[in-house]
Amino acid sequence: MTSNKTRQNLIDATERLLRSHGLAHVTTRAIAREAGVAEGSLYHHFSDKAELLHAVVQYSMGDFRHALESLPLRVGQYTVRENLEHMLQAAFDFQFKIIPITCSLFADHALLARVREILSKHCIGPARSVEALAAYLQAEQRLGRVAVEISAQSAAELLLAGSFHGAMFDQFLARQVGPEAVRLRLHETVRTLLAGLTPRSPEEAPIPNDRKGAS
Amino acid sequence: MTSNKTRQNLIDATERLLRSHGLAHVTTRAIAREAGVAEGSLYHHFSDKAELLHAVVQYSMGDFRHALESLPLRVGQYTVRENLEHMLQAAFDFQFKIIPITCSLFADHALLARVREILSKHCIGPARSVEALAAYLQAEQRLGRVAVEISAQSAAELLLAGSFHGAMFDQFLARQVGPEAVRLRLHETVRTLLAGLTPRSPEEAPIPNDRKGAS
Amino acid sequence: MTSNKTRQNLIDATERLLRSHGLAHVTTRAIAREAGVAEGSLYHHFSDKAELLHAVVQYSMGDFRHALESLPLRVGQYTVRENLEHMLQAAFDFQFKIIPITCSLFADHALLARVREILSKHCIGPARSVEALAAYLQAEQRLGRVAVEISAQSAAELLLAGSFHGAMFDQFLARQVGPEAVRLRLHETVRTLLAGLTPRSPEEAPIPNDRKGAS
Amino acid sequence: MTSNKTRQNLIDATERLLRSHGLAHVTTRAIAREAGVAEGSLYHHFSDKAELLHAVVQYSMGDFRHALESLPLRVGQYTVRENLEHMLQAAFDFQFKIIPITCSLFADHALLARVREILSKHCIGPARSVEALAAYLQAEQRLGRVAVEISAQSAAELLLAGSFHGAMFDQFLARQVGPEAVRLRLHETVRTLLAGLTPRSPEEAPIPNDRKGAS
DNA sequence: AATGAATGAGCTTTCATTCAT
DNA sequence: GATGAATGAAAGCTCATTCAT
Repeated sequence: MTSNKTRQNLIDATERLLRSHGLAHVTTRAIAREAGVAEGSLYHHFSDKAELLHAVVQYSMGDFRHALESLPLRVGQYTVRENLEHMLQAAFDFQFKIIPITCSLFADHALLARVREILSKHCIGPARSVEALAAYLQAEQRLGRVAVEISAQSAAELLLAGSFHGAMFDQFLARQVGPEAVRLRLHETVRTLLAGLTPRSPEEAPIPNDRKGAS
Repeated sequence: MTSNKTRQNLIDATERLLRSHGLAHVTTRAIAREAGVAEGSLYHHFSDKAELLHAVVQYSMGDFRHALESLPLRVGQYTVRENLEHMLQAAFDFQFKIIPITCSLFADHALLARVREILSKHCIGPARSVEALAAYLQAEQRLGRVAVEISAQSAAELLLAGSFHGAMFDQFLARQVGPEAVRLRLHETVRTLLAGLTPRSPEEAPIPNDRKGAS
Repeated sequence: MTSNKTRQNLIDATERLLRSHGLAHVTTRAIAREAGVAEGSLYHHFSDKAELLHAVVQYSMGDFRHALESLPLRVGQYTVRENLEHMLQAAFDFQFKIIPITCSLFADHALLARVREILSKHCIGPARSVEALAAYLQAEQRLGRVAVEISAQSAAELLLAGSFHGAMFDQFLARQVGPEAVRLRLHETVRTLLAGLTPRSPEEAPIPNDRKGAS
Repeated sequence: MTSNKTRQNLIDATERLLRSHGLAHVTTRAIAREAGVAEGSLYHHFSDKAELLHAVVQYSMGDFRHALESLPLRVGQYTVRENLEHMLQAAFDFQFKIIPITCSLFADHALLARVREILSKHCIGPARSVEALAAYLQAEQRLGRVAVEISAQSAAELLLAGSFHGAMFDQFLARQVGPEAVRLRLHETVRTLLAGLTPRSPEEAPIPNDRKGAS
């Protein structure tokens, strides 16, 4: 059996370099040195550089899937707010990690096309995440815990867009945002979307806010 | 003064190539051919390739400002929904265009760092857009046309994130989405955020689904 | 003793690849796969790749000897034309087969030099074939069946050159020439050399064009 | 205008290396060093290595074409023997020079296929030479200087095959054959083909031989 | 200012060979 | 004997940059 150790070494090394230097500087030479193997070894485990990069993308997707898969179990459990914040935190962590990688792909449309193919073949990718979250929201709509008149699809998009946008520009602008600040930002995002921008009539029960108690 | 014609030629050619082929294949030779000038000419107008790319990014960033600048004039005018949809459409068009370019920058962190500098020096970039939109929302909050208990900052982020996320994955997945479908998607985004996910109490009038009228 | 089976496997596989793909693409990996053994096994039977190629050439050179060895037995038997056509057909078949292999050797002069050594050590090769055919022609000259004023050496060279040239350019130009067309070509070659280009004096019987009987 | 000096430099250097070391050792690195230019320069004048090799083959063909083109002018002039010897000498010089190059091509079938294409597109190559010589012989047949009963095509093939075979094996066996010995060999080749192997009837005029006076 | 040939470092990939299992 | 992962030198080729014209 071919040892998976060198293979994993290469994937990890590539991910590290991708994050720290960007695709353009992630050469096979650099990867091999970072992984501590010979350059030729790369081609025993991957048919070419694109296949290695694809493996990195696929590998990086692992963490987020668990959060998505646990969503159906939370329907009707905890509060909607808690569930959304929990999911959004997982989304953010994942997005923050893969943004430098997936964005790099725009630099090489041939590579981008290849990754696209793989995503669609494996039925993964951003569209799938939106779908999973929308399904959760619809289930909650049926339970009356989410307003029925909004579009679950739109709401799911907005939520994931919110964390994605934050992750994207933390990376793009090299903003140093600590985990607590991120948590607060996501909390506000969820609170805002739960409340909506339309002013409530006075007699209506205010949105409960365990943080600030806005009456 | 150095002829601005060749200079602009080069910037336009580079932008076109960047959009259609990705940073990795935008070579100085390809740029020169696309611009119809000699390869060496590039170095009469830009000290190196990075400076040219930097000029392209700077140039591409100029477009969105008009829509943002018109926002204060709309405070209290039209409906909030109309204003937000109008702004979001402008945001989307802009984002869709620059995403292939700005994302490419992640391939070269040195270049990315240089662009960051420009952004902060010129006080432009995504943070500025969020700020302008948040200011508008706060003004509307003062007029009672937007709920006071939500965070204008969060709401502004959510809106721009919504259009950005759509633009990003239309590009990433090479989705063919027509302008009408985009308009509909943005309409739904605004409607959802206006309504919020929290169910309204029975006696409250539901959010109407048609375009005008939510008084 | 090392198993001759794997060894022969490797030689056969290499010969097949050499013929179908050319020396440049006959890699040790390709040979091993074609032979159905591990890449490393090659080095249990041959000290290096050159020695394997050398074995292939040596092995491929064995075939033509039988036709040459039967020549002395045909002196004075059948017609000269029949004997020459018979020999030329055998020569062509052999040459057509080994041309892709021996020509490949020009790509590597070091290998070529090694093969030269074998040829001279084993007293085989093209010079030996010419010699054997010339000896046959001299024997026929003594019997009066071949003109005495021509050079047997030159005639032998011309005959073998004729079939070789045909084989070489059928291969070089990838000409699809069926066996019947080859036979006809060789028939014409022999007829032309038998007749000679010099016009015969009028009272002399012209060379008949049919196969048998030129008395 | 692009200077042809570097281009010719590269062609000459490649030809020299091809002859002295064989295709396998003719690397772009070696060519550049031999030509005294940078490796990258090669790609300003040729789209890739194959195109350079093709240029070498084409360039090497130059000398022989003149001999072929002068053939029609010699119809009915000098003696047939003189004309054939003259043409065969030019053929040999040409063949001796290009054999290491063209044979090398068998090592890389992809390259071979490309050269084949070029040859057929430009209507050059070995078939064309045979054709030109056959046309000359037919013209002489009409003048009665060549026997009408032989096939001009076969005779032309035999002549060119004769010089080719000699050149091929001088190269293959690294035989040191001086120019005088080559001339003698070609002289004998022509004499043998002119005479034919069929014994002449006694009363017939002997083949005139200005060299040995064979009665 | 404009040109484009020349440069050479650096890229991805191949491949004969070794060696621990 | 057999295996195949690992090696690293070297292959063909690209490309930002320079410079004589």
